[in-house]
Amino acid sequence: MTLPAETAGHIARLREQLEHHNYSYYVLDAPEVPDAEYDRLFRELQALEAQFPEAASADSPTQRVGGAPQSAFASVTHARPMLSLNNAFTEDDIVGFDRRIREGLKVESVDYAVELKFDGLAISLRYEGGRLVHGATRGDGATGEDVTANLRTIRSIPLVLTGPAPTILEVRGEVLMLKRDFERLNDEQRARDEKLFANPRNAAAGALRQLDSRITASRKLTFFAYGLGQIDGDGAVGGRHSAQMDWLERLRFPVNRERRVVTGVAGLLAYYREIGERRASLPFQIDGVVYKVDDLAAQERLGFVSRAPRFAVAHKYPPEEELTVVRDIDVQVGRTGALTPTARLEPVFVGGVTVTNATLHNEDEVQRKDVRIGDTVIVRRAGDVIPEVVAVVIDRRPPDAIVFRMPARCPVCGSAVIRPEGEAVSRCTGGLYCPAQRKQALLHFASRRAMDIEGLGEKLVDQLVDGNVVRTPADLYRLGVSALAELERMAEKSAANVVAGIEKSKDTTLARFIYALGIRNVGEATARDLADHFGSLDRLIDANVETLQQVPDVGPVVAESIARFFAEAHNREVIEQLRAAGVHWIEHEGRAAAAPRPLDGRTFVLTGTLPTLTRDEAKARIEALGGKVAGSVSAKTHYVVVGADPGSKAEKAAQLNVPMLDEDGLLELLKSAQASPDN
DNA sequence: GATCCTCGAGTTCT
DNA sequence: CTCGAGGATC
Repeated sequence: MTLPAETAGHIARLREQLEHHNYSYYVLDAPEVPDAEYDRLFRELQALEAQFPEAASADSPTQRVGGAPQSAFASVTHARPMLSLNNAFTEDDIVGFDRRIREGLKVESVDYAVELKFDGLAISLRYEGGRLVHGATRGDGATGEDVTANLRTIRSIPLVLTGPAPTILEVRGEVLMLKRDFERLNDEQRARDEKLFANPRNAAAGALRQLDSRITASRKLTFFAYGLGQIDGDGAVGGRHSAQMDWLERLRFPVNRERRVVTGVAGLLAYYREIGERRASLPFQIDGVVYKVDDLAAQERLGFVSRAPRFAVAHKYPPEEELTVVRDIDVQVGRTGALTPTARLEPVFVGGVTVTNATLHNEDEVQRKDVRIGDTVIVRRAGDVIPEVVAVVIDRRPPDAIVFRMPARCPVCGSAVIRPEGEAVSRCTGGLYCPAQRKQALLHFASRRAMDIEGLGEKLVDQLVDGNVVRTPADLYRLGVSALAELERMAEKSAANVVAGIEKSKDTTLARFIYALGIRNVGEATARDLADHFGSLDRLIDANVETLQQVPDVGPVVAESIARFFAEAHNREVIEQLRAAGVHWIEHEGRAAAAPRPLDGRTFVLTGTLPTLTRDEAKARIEALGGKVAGSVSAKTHYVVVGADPGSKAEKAAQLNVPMLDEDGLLELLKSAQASPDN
């Protein structure tokens, strides 16, 4: 069947519409039509192209789903070499960079185009007559691999340029995978029991190097343009790098919006700091920022040193991920006897600190990640603070790498280790006989949210327990200045401070005291519920499993833990000794019909750092009015209080449409709640 | 019985 | 912060 002119026009319109929607969705991030409408247009075009094969075109949006596999990548010589940038790590490096530029140009002050340095793969796109003819990886800078088929699957890359365009145009930029797409990919890989990717960069590299472009199409990649290669013909904007980027944006290339023009060293460093603070919350990984002299004529005058331009530099952030070697896997014993395998690492600088330890959580986790002693591993300290072993670099595994086994006996006290059916944690059965558990129990008792004993830290507890000076919390209240002063690194003065701290802790609350006891499954929140419900310690001690379950959030398991704790004669004895030593609190009649408070039933979640209130202060103020402060955002959360550097909770809140407050908003809410108690 | 939500517990470094 | 598991809810 021949192609009627009318149908040809229809096909062209469909292609235009689909590319327009791709642009709105993938470049502007502002979809104009529902996905279903896009799908409908797409299928209509597909059907027409199938019916009229002569209308097929490599530029058609239908080709973005990938095609038949290739057997190898051809190599491509870049019309202009793809350069690398010099790296800078310190402010001094940047001061020196700016000084050399000013001296080279003989000017007082320089305007710089500043932008993000994406952690992805550099590529070059070549357009001839406004059509994408090929795209290649950077390779060695002179020659790269032709990955055109794969690049076509990236929706934000224009296949055809609209409007006037130069006859030859090379666009340089970065292909990367968004963090959320990376996570989804790994979830899928996990579900299919396939190998996980270590990070978005590896995943993007893997996707781009697929010989089967249909696989590339199924992994979502993103592209940002940041420079130009060869340009012949009209249309290009000269003068300034920033103007070129604006021009690329008008040509409908995705250009990252965090770019800016700043003046002088102060501008560069301010940008570095600003982006550094927002780095974790960006939707993609970056490993630094890039500074380029904005004036193109000035760039030309500065020229190149060996393979890198003199007019630009990459200012790097401390790496979020690094490679290091597992020296050993130790087992730590926690307060509840939980045995936690910990990787002892070759010290490595990640995320601004030197990391030497990383938890491996439990036996299953070690197995899942297959971490062995001697392995080279990827360590991350992203978003949050706590180092994490992301994955093992299998290629670097020495033949004598040692597989980790959970010990059968506690490494501290030698008691048997058990791992109950269906549970992830192995535990030492030594109980308080185990010095490690005793130490942790004492530290918990003294901790800020429990009895809040100032001056009683880990070092001191170690000495007290190892020297057999203290066995139970009650022993703490028998300590004198002289006994403490005999210990190492403990002079009269600090000994007196510790005794004062212990003395001060005697005045406490029932909830704190219950929490301090360290009953299994009873944390801060449950301790408070128990204190509210029973009102006195004796009523709690006398409660049986049925009575206990009347308390909110106490079910059979928690009730059993509590009952078992108080059934132990030893525990009751320590409690008596503590009371005899003068530990006291105010008791009440229990279940006191508390007056309704303005924030009853309202749930808050805090994230980030507030300007003036500490987390605890904010929490206390909310709770004072009857509100609850939860740890994670859900549909039942009423308000999320957002400070500086918020975590993932702010994103979640936006997703779930939970109202967000800043500190001022919170204070205002508290104030008006106080004023009108019935809301 | 499944699913959602919350709580508990463990964790690093300065 | 994250995971695992207990409790509540449908």
